[in-house]
Amino acid sequence: MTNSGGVAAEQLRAFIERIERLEEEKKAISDDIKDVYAEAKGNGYNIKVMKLVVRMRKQDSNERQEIDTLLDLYLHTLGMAPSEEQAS
Amino acid sequence: MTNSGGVAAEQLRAFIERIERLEEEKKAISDDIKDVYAEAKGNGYNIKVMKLVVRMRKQDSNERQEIDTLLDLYLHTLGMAPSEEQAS
Amino acid sequence: MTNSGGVAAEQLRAFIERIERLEEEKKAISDDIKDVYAEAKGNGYNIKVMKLVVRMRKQDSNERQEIDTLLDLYLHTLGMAPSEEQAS
Amino acid sequence: MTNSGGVAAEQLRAFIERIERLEEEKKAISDDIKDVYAEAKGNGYNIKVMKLVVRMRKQDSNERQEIDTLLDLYLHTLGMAPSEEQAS
DNA sequence: CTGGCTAAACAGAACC
DNA sequence: GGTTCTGTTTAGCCAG
Repeated sequence: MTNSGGVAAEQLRAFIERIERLEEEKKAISDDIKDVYAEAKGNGYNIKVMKLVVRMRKQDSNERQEIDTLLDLYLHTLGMAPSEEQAS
Repeated sequence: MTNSGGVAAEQLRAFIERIERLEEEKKAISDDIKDVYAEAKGNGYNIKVMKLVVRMRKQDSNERQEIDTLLDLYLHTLGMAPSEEQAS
Repeated sequence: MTNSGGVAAEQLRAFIERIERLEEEKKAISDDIKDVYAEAKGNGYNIKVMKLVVRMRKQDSNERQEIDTLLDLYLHTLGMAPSEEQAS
Repeated sequence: MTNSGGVAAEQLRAFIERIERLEEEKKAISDDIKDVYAEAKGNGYNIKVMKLVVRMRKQDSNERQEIDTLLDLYLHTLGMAPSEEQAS
């Protein structure tokens, strides 16, 4: 292995190990989150709906409105708008 | 809002906020990882291949062995066991 | 290889190959779906919203109502019900 | 609804229905696959391991080689090249 | 240098 | 309940 290669190997190895360390931390936090959901479930809450709530709170209201607008348009185009709902 | 509802609200809110706090931490770490990749890229490394290396090291580091035992049985049955490999 | 093993090998191989054939067909259809979305996109439609529409049409309305009921309850508990929305 | 809207409605509906048709076909094939696994299970095979075999055969069958070239460079740089493997 | 496209990571759903 | 698999999201790459 050449000198410059040796330096590169050391440097690259350092990058890889930093990344692996961070990924471990990240996984630990993911596990913590799972634990909180499990605890909530133990207190009678529905995990699926809690996740929905978290997502809604996270979602940027501007983007949300954008999507809703388009969705309304498409549903209306298809005759599926809520106001057009009817007994079949 | 009733008493019991008030208690539930407080508890549910606490769960939600704990989760949101953890997700922020998780995102911070994800950003750190991105930074490391970016720094490595600035030093001339290829991000895609670095990720491949990280993945391979993770795969190598665990399990794999326990499934191989069961798997060998099936591969052998199929005539695909390593010892039966041959030039076609 | 024993007789019974030989029979098993033939049989297992047949199962595996039937599955692989079916998975190829399945993949071909997935690709077709992607093509349709791409074509729609080329005509100015928003893929993400189209997928939403498809999902909504598929979704069983009973299940949907169930989720909505729980969701309303949770949002109300958190003071996030639509009717309680306000400028912060 | 305007003329252009009418045209759009017809077009959008056609796209949606093509997608829904394809998804039905896709689902039918998924069901067929499940049936094959069930039949195999009825003949004494282990579904989980069969799925593993299918996955491995898929992995083996393609690409892999083209990334190895680039990968070798990095592994070598890390002192992880196969020929350099050794007891730690 | 921005925007679209492709491919990997993550989250949600389904199955065992 | 745990694990695998699908589908969504996001990040990196490339063309304009």
